[in-house]
Amino acid sequence: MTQGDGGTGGSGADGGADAPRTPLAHRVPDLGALELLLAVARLGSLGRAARETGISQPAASGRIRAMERQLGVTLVERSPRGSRLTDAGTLVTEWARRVVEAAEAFDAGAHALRDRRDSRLRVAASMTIAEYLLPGWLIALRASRPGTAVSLFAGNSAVVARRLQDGEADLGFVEGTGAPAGLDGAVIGRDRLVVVTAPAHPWARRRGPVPAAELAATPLILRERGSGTRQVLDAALRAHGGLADPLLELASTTAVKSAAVSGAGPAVLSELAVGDELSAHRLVEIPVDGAPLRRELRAVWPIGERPAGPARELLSLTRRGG
Amino acid sequence: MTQGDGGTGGSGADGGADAPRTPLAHRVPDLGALELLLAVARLGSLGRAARETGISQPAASGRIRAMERQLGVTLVERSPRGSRLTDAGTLVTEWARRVVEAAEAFDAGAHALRDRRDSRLRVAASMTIAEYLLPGWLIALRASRPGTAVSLFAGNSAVVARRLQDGEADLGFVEGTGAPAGLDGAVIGRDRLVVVTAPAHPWARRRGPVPAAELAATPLILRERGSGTRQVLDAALRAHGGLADPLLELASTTAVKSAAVSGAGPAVLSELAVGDELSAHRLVEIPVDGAPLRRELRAVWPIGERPAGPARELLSLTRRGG
DNA sequence: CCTGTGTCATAACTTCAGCTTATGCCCTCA
DNA sequence: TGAGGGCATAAGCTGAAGTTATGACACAGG
Repeated sequence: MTQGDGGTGGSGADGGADAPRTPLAHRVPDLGALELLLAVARLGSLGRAARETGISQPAASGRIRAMERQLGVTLVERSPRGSRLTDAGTLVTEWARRVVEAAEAFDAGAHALRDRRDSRLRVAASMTIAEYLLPGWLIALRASRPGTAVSLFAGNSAVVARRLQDGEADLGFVEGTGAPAGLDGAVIGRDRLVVVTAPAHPWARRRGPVPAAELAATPLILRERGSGTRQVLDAALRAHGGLADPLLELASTTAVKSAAVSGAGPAVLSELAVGDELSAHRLVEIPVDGAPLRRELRAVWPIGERPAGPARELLSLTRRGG
Repeated sequence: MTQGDGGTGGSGADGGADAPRTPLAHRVPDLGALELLLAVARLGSLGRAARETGISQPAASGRIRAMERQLGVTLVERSPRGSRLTDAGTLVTEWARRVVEAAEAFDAGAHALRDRRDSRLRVAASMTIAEYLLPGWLIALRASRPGTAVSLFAGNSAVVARRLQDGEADLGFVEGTGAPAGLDGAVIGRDRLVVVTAPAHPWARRRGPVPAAELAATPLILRERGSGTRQVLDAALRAHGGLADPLLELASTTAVKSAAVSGAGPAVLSELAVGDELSAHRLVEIPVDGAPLRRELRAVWPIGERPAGPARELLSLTRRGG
């Protein structure tokens, strides 16, 4: 499989097409290098990029060079008047941007997770929302109100409601079919549950949508009973004979996804959870006819305590278009 | 820079205090650590995760511990029978997964960029497709046909066509309104152009959609003349009085995006390019009435040379669901 | 009840990637 | 022609992350 690598001979010592066992981290430049590359792209000069990222010019120069060696591609065209990205560099920079953005989301989330006490804004959110939406909101909040300390607690709807009522959170986010009792709230968006299979599954080759009754009768890969996804699905299929016994019952969204990707059978998941898999065609969406697999995403707060200050600000960020 | 870690820390002011100037790379664990965390989540044991990622058990132990210290959160519950993620750990792991997936896409893309010569499959693609779709396809290809060496060339439609005709590429991908002359092809998906503004822009508060004629009459932030986006937009608005002089004319998708985010005005971009910005509400999509802002994504190849082998495999990966 | 096998943590030592400062060359512009 | 911005090279330092070796703890089985 791995023929000698195509490079112009020379010192390509580190082996050619070495996809298999080297860990990702050895094949991808580290976050600092990617950030530096973005800075070079933006500022048009290694030196300026170095200054912006707080390192010396030779360090930046060396780092970019090391990255070029690692990737085997020239990224930057250096001239005595500055540095411009090559075509390949432009492409690499865009890919790098995605990594850095994911890292920013990670950072925003992790930061909120740490702050716990004495924060100006204490948020409690369902797992799905905390996983997929909240980091983005926090980044937006950081942009519009820098320095707002946010703490995050994640749990199921009941626990979120509890924390709000106990005064341990200022604003909550839950998904589900109805508003929790004892709380005020507003719908901030909608989430669709989608039926997905591996591309090789027979359903992926059907012409028309799967009728709700057939979906109901088919054993599916599902989250455990009690999860939000499961409840919505149950309700939607009640009119069609009710949900069959599950094919697999797994404890996490991720486990469900992996099972589906590896071809175990059809799964039902939030569209938030499967975006990447769909666009990479690791999973295929199966249209369903006759069952409304939607649920509302709601912001919630204790009755009467309309959000103010930072809570109001965050709320307004979540509302448009969600 | 690193103040004593959170906790009881006195002066309430520490909230958000450290967000601003430390580079991202110092606040986010590196890719190796994130990968390790995913392995722990999957395997349920530090030792097994260590083995899988090719390091020693103490190294894994130390790394996870360092990550917990860095984030200020306990991620893993250790026991003499294995390790389980805490609730916070589950959340962090999901965020980490996004970073690692972006890194995998980066790696897949970069690898193809390097291989250049003597690859079994030589792909030429438009920038938009190479940026947003191809890495995912390459990952899928790697999964279904491990070890297929792919090389990637990115350029505009004309250059892609050229390379195919010169026999320097086996399969091409372009976006646009029609199929390029002299090539066979198949539509593999559709791309929608979307009008976006910063959330503060007046259009973001409108009730109804913007009529095509108004869009045509409004100065927009656009890519330079000749770009695929610009061509489609031109064609779609010809019937409505033609495109007004641009507000700004920029050389890269990213530049257009930044200008729009910072409120310079409405921009028109591929929906592929603005997914993140929309979900984070840095941009808002403005519905448009009366202009079909769609374009086809096509796979193309020299007339008569129907793709075979790896090209055929890649093609089939891209087709479902587009 | 002891022993084997898995788990994780600690300790001491080593290595290497990446940083810094100092310096030189190249180009452009006034 | 000299000043200034931009990049590269060289030499030396530092610390993060790795290794091996070992200990403590829990459970299962003879």
